[in-house]
Amino acid sequence: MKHTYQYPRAALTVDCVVFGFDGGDLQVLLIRRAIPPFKDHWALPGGFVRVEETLDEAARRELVEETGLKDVFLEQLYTFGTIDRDPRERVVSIAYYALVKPADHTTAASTDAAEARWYPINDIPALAFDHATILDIALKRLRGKLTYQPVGFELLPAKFTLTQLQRLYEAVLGTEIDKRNFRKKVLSFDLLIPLKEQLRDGPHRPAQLFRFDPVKYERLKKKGFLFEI
Amino acid sequence: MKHTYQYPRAALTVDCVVFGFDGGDLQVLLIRRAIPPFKDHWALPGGFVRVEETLDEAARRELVEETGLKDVFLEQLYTFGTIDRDPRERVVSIAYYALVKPADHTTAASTDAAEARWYPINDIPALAFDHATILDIALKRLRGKLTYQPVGFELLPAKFTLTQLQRLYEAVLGTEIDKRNFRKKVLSFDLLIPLKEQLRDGPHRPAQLFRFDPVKYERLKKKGFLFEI
DNA sequence: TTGACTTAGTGTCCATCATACACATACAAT
DNA sequence: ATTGTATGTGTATGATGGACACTAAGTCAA
Repeated sequence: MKHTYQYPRAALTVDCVVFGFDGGDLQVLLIRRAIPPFKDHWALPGGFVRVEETLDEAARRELVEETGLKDVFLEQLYTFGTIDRDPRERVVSIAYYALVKPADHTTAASTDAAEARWYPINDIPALAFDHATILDIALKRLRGKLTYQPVGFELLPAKFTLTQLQRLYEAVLGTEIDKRNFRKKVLSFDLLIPLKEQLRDGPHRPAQLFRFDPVKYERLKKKGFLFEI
Repeated sequence: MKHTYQYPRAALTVDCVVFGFDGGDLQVLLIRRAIPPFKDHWALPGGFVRVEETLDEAARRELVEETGLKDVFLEQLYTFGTIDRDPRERVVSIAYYALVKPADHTTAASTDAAEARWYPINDIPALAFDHATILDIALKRLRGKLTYQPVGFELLPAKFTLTQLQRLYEAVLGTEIDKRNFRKKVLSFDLLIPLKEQLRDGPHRPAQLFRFDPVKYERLKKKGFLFEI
């Protein structure tokens, strides 16, 4: 206890809303808290920011420590600073949201958290602190983001079919989309590269596999291009 | 010096990007720092967050103290937390942006800051800390916001002409807009109430005055309406 | 081998919206 | 009365968004 300041200071934490997609539902990664407060409750992965690391670094570190996830898409969401959001003392939390591909779902429950589990977005348990609010805002942000930036690919495997992409949009936005219009629109951006492979998966016609072209996307972005679905 | 913690803690500040509009240019309110570091440099208004106030409250308090501005449109922007953004020690800053009407421009330089001044967005002096970065991000956010939410009225007097509104959009977006198309679009939302007054202002035809209808806007917003210019 | 089943894949029409574009109007000043 | 200045208005065209139904390619079972 040797860090002393002239005025009282809030503690700083980061919390991460980690989204995943299993082909059907949009999912969120939660951890079960191993220590009080809210011991044994479900919560967003996160923890205290160290004084020698940036906020982004703290978010990535906590993700690794609590869920084993590395190298994911991560963006700052919003900072939550109401007075009583933590029963112990004043805690200000910078919230992030992450998008992870199915291949990264190798989330063996890690050291700091007792357990880590994916929950479908429509079946979330009671959450610790104000994490339900954070999740709510993150979902709204994801919906907005998805409609004007091509981030959906962060939630799909490297090779995917147009139907899988459509299912993802439907799951996130919570709407049904017309197949022909969706394909027309998506392909019109010229950001998907058709592969020589097909996905055969059941007693029906196999589906063309595509991959996202990040290089073309960067070029378009610089020219002030708008991806809008 | 009696506040002691087990681990070192970052100091927490808020910084505000205050936008105004004088009819011609988009302007930003800056203060000249009265104390080190960066003494006598221009900076965004802001200051330390107290442990008993929320982040929003801190931002509003600092605005009053340093610029005299009250009851303005204020939204959180982003949180900046790189290690060396403040030469003294680790400081994490939650940035806000504010939109103020000309009638509120009664910014007698206040207590904490030596001086407060409006600067046109295209003629900003060198700024303290990473405030140039913050301003940059705030401007991008304002541009985005303006095109899909009716926040422009926060920058205009209660009664305004369509030409004034168009000038505002042109100043913020940095583009020219066709007069007829702009008026058609804006009026189509049915959010402007024509007043019985006109603005006569020089040797030419006087202009119809309007006011914004916030009640109708709230109704439309609840029905999932999109304002897009 | 044939037929039944399942998902993949494709094109057109129509309504709506975005954009380009030019001239008459109302006032003040001389 | 004329000039100067900013206000205010409508149309035609091309592009885009949304509704909508059938064929294609494969598996499986009879």
